Amino acid sequence: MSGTSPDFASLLRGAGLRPTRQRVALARVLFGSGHRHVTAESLHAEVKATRIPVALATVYNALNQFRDAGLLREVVVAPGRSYFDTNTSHHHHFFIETDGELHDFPSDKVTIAGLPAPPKGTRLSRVDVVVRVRR
Amino acid sequence: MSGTSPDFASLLRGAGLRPTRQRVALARVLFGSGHRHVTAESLHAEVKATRIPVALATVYNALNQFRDAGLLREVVVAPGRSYFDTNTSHHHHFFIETDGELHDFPSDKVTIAGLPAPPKGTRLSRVDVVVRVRR
DNA sequence: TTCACTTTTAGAATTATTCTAAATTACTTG
DNA sequence: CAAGTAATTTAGAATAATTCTAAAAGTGAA
Repeated sequence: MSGTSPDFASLLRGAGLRPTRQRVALARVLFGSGHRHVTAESLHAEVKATRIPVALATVYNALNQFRDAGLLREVVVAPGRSYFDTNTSHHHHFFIETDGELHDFPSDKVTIAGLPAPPKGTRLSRVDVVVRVRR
Repeated sequence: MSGTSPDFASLLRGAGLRPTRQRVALARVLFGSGHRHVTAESLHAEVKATRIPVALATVYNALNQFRDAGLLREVVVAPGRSYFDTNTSHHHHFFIETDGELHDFPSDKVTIAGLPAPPKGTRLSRVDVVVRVRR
């Protein structure tokens, strides 16, 4: 097999970020397979498990940079903890309050009607829908 | 004028909470006029301004108790800060990202259709809609 | 290579929140 | 209304998530 592995360096360069060792390692974990939801801590643990040295501060830096570059979306569902979602397309979330799990669901079928206009002087950034459930 | 001032002690008792001096003071600020959005810090500052001594820890305790008793609703819109809303009826929020302001809007006109069923083993807790805007 | 600039790092600092143990206060009951 | 008991408040320490800092290491252009 040749050329089948995604080119994370280009992905990063395209986002205006130097493809350093740790950014590539983080990108590999984040974007190497299907969509993911991570916290800084969980991502840090995962990358360290691949034997590439990364400081937690670097994970925070990278998550913020990736988010700013549009590679990730930050989801705020619980006080005191940020989740980052590799799915940046339009979609919504299930949040299982009892165990802190977050799941995507497509926005295709969802229709929201009757939203008021943004207060004047502001422009719409996005609409978040979080369906909270408990076990 | 007689008997026009709301009876915060009864409100608290009805919620199963002893009407202590600081809880009554907090309730007065929270529920004394129209609906409010507060953070622990902002509420603490407001109540201290009424010359009733309250520790910040007490504000946190009370906010959590009021929330558990259904007197307040906790709204999570920004990482690392919790807002509490005195409006516990069904409604949604505008969040002005650029300055951290939160505003209610009624859910009357809003219709959400096509939401998926809760994952099995879970029951719906609530649906949050946050319309994020920026200046 | 070398140089200029970026990035990473460990650890300290910051911020929001919770915990602790002691002091105070609220609600009985006599 | 005096006491006793349990609930509450408090100051400050503790914790947790995140950001900052200054120094060391890495990156890419020439």
